[in-house]
Amino acid sequence: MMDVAEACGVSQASVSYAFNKPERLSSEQRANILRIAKEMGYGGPDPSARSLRTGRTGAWGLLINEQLTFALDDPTTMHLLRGIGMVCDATDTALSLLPVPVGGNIKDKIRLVQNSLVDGFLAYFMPSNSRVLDAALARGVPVVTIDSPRIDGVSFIGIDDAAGAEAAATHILELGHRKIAILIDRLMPDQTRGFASEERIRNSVDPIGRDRLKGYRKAFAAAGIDPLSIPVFEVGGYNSAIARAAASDLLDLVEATAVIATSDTLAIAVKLEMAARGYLAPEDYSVIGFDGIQAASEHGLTTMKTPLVEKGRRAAEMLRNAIAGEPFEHVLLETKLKRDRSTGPAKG
Amino acid sequence: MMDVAEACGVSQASVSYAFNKPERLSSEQRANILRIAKEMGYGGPDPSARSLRTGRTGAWGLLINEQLTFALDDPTTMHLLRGIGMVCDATDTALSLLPVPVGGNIKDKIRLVQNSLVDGFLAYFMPSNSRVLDAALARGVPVVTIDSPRIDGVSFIGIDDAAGAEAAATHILELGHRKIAILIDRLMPDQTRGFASEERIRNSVDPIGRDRLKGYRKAFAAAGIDPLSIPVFEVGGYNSAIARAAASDLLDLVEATAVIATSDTLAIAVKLEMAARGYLAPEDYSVIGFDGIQAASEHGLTTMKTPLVEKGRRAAEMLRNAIAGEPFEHVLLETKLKRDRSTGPAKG
DNA sequence: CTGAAAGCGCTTACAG
DNA sequence: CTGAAAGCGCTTACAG
Repeated sequence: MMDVAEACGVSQASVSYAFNKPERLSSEQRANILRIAKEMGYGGPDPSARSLRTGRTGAWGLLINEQLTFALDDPTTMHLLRGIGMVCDATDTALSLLPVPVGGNIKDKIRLVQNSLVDGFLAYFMPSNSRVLDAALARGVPVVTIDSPRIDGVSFIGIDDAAGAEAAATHILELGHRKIAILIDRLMPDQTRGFASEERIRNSVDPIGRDRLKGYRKAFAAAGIDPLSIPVFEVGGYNSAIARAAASDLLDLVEATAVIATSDTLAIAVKLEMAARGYLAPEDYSVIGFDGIQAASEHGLTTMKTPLVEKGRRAAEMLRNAIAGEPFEHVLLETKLKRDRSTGPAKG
Repeated sequence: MMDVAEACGVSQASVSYAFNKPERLSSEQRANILRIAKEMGYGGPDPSARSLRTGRTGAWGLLINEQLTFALDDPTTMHLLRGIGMVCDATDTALSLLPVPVGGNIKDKIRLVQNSLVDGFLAYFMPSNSRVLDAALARGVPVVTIDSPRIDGVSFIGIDDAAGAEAAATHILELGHRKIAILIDRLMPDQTRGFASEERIRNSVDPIGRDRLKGYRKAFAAAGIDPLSIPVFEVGGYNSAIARAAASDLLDLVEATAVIATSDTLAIAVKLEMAARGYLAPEDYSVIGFDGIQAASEHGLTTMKTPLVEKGRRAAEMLRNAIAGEPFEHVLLETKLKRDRSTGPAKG
């Protein structure tokens, strides 16, 4: 910028004005500066210097607790991203994807967060004890956590999971089912598959799964059923391949007329595995999911529908507001039972 | 940082070393500095200042010629993103999504590009005369264009569209079809739907569509058919809703035994529209797509498969190499005919 | 092992 | 309408 100023015979401030404050320069002066700048191959003010000076980057960071490759394959994440994208589109904000999977080298992930040039963070579904999230909070910029964790003084948006889960289980119970199994995605990041002990459930770092389980159990208790008598089977992951394998194991081990799954992906895996064994819902068994992804309706799945896109949109708006100086807020969105062809009355 | 240094009674440089060059400080000194910094609520070096100093941001920018909301709904874009994501995962790089749709306020989009804090750009499917892309090139950082445009001295990766299209049309011709229609997504950004004039085709700003059309026509000519006798119907957009409407119009206006589509999304729309009218492929008609998205195989669609994920991965690697100082390169990936249940011999 | 100092490239009150 | 100057918060050769 200094060089351009010299070549034009003006002050460096004038060059800055030419690019940023057109109205502060005579139009000939401005045109002249821009022309010479172009000739010299000067591409405009350096963004790093500008953001150092102004304290603004014009970008938001999205912390994702997964490898990007997997996250972009996950339907719920994609719905969320679309909601966030709406606000980015409308405000000309860049969205910086920051993959910070638990499995990776934590030092590198923390550094990624510390060095990322953003005005604030959206933290999607981070574990409650995340050092990466701590690093983001330490940055002193606004943070909005999505789904988890809930932190005092930090904006949060999530789903009323317990209420939704209770309604889901109640639906199954009202259909007369008593031989029920619960399929849950992941209690801890160690990829364990199998029946979950009470200790493991208690120590889970996934508040969503915990809340949903709590909701199911509340419904069981209300129906006079000992919650501990209903088996809880942990999948150990989120994607459909793992889900399918877990569904297979579960069906080998448990005889149930209904499966309650903590996500649509798991429920669809159960449907596919059942179909492979020659059983059809709702005649032979029932299965209910959670989330309301697009694939759910394609599979005719009964599910607790959550406002996924809306959640992303509101989260981005909350971040924008927080950056503008508004106080933090906690928002809980409602779920809605969507009955379809995968649940029906228990036989007998 | 200065404040922390004072509180510790050390130089500001030492604070910097404590965070960045652990080996340059005695471990007690370092621990002490980090402890006091934490107490003071200092979250580590400011990223803007650091990037101004080092000239590095640790992020790549992805220019997308669409609203984010739509782009994240487009299968080919998602495949590409997954490929790029692989490299980001492996290198702990942030990926900054920069939506720069043609429809928006161009000044704001240019500003978004000028201000984005990235070490280089991936430019996905930008029109040949894009001022937004010019702004990215003017930044003086490495740029890799994907699919279009091809610019001398700028890294480029794309598909051999003409060859792929020629093979696609040849497949249809070899099956004996002569009453053929071509369905093409968008020649110009004005969302026009209808038969495309030769003038419109010549002036198209979409080099991909042009190349594919050229390939089809080469195959026609080789078979002794006047290319201009084959109608070209323009959809005016990319998503499945618009595609479906266009397919309906086309089928109202043209009698054809085969439809050649420039994308799988369009081909699937034709299949659905045909099914709604009671016609089934390959018995009643044939349709061939292009790209090889996941939905294509789910619909049993014959298509020219392109390495979508691979393209993203290589593009990101090329950008990384360019940032590391390696010279630019032009890469053309091959396509492969994937025969499925949507094409068969012409009747009669 | 630690410090003093230069300089990265801007923006913006302030003065004229 | 234009300029001189401060300062945003760092990193890194250089010196000791």
